[in-house]
Amino acid sequence: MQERISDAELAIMEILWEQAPLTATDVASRVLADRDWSLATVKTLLSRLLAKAAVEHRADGRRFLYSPLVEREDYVAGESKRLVDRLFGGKFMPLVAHLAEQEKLSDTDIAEIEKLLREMKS
Amino acid sequence: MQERISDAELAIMEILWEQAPLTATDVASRVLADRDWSLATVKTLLSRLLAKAAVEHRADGRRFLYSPLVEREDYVAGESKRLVDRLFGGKFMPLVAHLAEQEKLSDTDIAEIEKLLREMKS
DNA sequence: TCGTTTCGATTACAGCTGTAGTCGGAGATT
DNA sequence: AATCTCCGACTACAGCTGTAATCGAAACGA
Repeated sequence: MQERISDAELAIMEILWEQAPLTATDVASRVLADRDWSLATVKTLLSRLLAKAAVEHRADGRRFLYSPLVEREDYVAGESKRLVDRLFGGKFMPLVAHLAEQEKLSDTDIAEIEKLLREMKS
Repeated sequence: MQERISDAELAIMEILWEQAPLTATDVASRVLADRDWSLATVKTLLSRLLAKAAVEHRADGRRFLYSPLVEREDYVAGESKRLVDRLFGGKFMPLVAHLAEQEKLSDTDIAEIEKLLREMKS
């Protein structure tokens, strides 16, 4: 099974999912817009993601171009499943019920979900 | 903000949410039905949960009776929100859409959700 | 070619987590 | 009273995470 991506690493992945390939410096400059990290930190995170085979790099002269190996969709699916398994006995319904209760969904939201469900039925 | 409860600690919490108060030994014997841990491990986890103020204990002779301080509902709400924030930009809809796609919901499931939504609207 | 800059790789280090062993004191047993 | 037992507290230790500094080699500029 795929090793888990930590919170800090996720910030890096989000950059690469948005655009790739990028050099470490490119990634850093984008990340620094949000997070107050040093360049060294970004490089460490990239190395760890490499080690976890969540990204790959290809030499471009003396530097590397990084690209995601794990798809965002797959990651999201994995994490969502993890939550549902851990907290809702793997059942989807209770989660929906729970979330629905928490957020006061607007009528528009509800309508949207209903539409979605209707489409699924066909 | 409440400190996070780790995966292993969650196993302990689930026991206490189901029944409390319990002694450490009681908790251990129940946990050991599922997990192959030593008694020492269970005690460590209980101490950490105490330190995090997720459980409390009350003396009963020379031993302690443990009870949850954090409600399951609150924990679940926090973790769900965390996921939604991290992966879905805080929006509820995309999560539903995503999960709905993953699990092939049966028509009955869909009907149930629709019912739930209808109730919410009123 | 010699210093300077630039990168990736290596090392650092504290806090959290999973997993467990040991110690010291309070009760229980003989 | 001397021992034995049971329990919580403390200690241990490796792996992961957040955050970063430093080192060594390669490339570039003078």
